[in-house]
Amino acid sequence: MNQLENFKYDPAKSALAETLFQALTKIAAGALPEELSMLDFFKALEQPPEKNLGDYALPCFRFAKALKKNPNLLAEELKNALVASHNPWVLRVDLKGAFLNIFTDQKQVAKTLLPLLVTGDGFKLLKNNPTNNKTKVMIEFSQPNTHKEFHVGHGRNVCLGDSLCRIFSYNGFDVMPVNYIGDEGAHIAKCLWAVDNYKGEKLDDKIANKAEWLGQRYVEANTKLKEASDEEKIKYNAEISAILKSIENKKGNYYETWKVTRQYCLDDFNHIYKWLDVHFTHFFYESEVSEDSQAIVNEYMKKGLFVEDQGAVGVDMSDKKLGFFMARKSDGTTLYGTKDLALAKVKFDQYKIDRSIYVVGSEQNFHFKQVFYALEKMGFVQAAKCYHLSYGMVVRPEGKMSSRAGNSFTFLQLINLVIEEINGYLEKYKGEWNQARLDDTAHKLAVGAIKYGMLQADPNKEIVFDPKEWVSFEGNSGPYLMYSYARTQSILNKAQEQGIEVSLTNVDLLTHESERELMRHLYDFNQTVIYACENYKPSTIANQLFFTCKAYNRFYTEVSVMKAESDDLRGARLALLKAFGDTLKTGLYLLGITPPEKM
RNA sequence: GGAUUCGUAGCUCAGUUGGAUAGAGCAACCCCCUUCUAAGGGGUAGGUCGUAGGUUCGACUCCUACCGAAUCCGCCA
Repeated sequence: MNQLENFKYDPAKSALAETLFQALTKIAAGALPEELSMLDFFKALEQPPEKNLGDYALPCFRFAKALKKNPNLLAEELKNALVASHNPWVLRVDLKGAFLNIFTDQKQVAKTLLPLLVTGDGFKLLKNNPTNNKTKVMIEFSQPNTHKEFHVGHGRNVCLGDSLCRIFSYNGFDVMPVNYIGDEGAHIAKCLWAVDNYKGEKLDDKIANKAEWLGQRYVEANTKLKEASDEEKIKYNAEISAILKSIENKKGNYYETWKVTRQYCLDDFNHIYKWLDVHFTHFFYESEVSEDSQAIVNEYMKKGLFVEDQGAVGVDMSDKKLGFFMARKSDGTTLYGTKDLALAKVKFDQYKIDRSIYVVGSEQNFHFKQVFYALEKMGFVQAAKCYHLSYGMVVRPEGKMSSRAGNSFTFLQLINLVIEEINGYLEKYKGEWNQARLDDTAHKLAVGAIKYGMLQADPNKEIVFDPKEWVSFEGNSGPYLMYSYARTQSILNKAQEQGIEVSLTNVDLLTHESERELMRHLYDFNQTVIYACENYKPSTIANQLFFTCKAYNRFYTEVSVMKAESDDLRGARLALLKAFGDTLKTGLYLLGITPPEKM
């Protein structure tokens, strides 16, 4: 989305920008540099560091420079012009050096903003963006490997990808959330190899969690390989290679075992997705694209792009300092990267997508540079529209998480831990609520706690995973936001019981400091979602919601809604309350969170 | 050797694309439930934004170098 389109979603800022631009045009008296436009003012208008300084601030330095004027003098001239303009948004303008501090008219803000939020129309503005409507965005995320444990790091990916889909959709994009299951490859061969060599229990119905059991076999295989002698290693690798070929060629005993064990893992994944309320419009499987990937290697070998090197086949990318991108191993099997090429071709040719987003961990930054460059060399213009949303790993306080170090944490373990903690809090509703409601509330709270924890951090930063902090629900946490929401519903319900209605007729009575503060946060909501979309950062929404909730909870303690000084004010406060509640609910939805009505 | 990311309060992190006196949450200390849910609110204390240069009217933000942490780099995914 370009800046010009954002313009219309911020009426106060664009009105100020327009007036200021006209004023500058007048002051310049024909000597206005061509590159200056209204948009520059729109971009330059910022929020002052302290709220008592004003609602918007304009540093005049760059405009002064463009006009070769003294910044302080220009600021004064702009101030006078703004005051004289009768712009309905302007209440007062202060001058501090070259800074123009603008106080907006609270009545104008309330009258513009609250009807949009209370009716819900404000949440549909971006959805109708005509440019974005025509853009087909495929977001690939989760990509779990079967036959491996699904740990908390995989959970972060799902939360991020799902939130991104919701954010893009809110911004009007035509979104396709897709998954790409790693159901083929060396790790599975290793797992099945370990199953065969496993001396303990057999894989049968007695095992409660088969996916987890398989994950453990995979870990065993790695240990056994690591500890093997050089001679054994050659033997083992040959066995594993044979298993991999059987799976890739889709015949033989291992292929049959693969089919069964694969399904156990898929069932496990779907269970998690369902719990998280995450949905995909399509599932791709590595096993589907292995044939295509072989064909691609053949095709581009003929074309001379892929070359043979030490028995393997790949692309030399030393011109971009990307080394050698291997597409086929010397044993004739393909690799992860090869399949990414084949899958990208399917996405471009069959799904006709305009943008392709890959949500994948930062350890694959190099890999995706290679893949995108390979696609470019293969002649796909869409390569320029591919984006790797890289995110940091989830690590333990003592360092990297690994099964071997005994500090790994599966996603299901985290879920159980959080649920247990929440059940403690919900004790107070035992007897009052039936079990179904208790479970439903616990579920919503647990999803919110986990997703918020995963999303409030900037994607490309590591998350230090400390279980203790994940069950602490005070301060900046998912439950804090959901609690804020429950507080709005409690009051709105009370109002409804008493037959008191939300009223938009007297919103200009909302002049209390805490009301003003809250409204300002609500006003910025859509801009934050635009920013989050443009920068692939759900974390900015999480942060914005947290600060909005802080403003709300302050409002909650400082003024009374139901016992407002007058009926008119009560109706207006109910409107603000509803506007906040709906904004929060919408924001939480964008993070993939559904808050309970009561908690 | 090459690629990428991170370094902000004791701990975990924000910082709206370069603006004014750097903000939260934990933890510590002190207040506030006869008042719409205390999973809440208010306050105190806590900082040379890794270091050193550079660009700029202005740098936590951009550039360079260095220090420290992490991840990846032809037969893993």
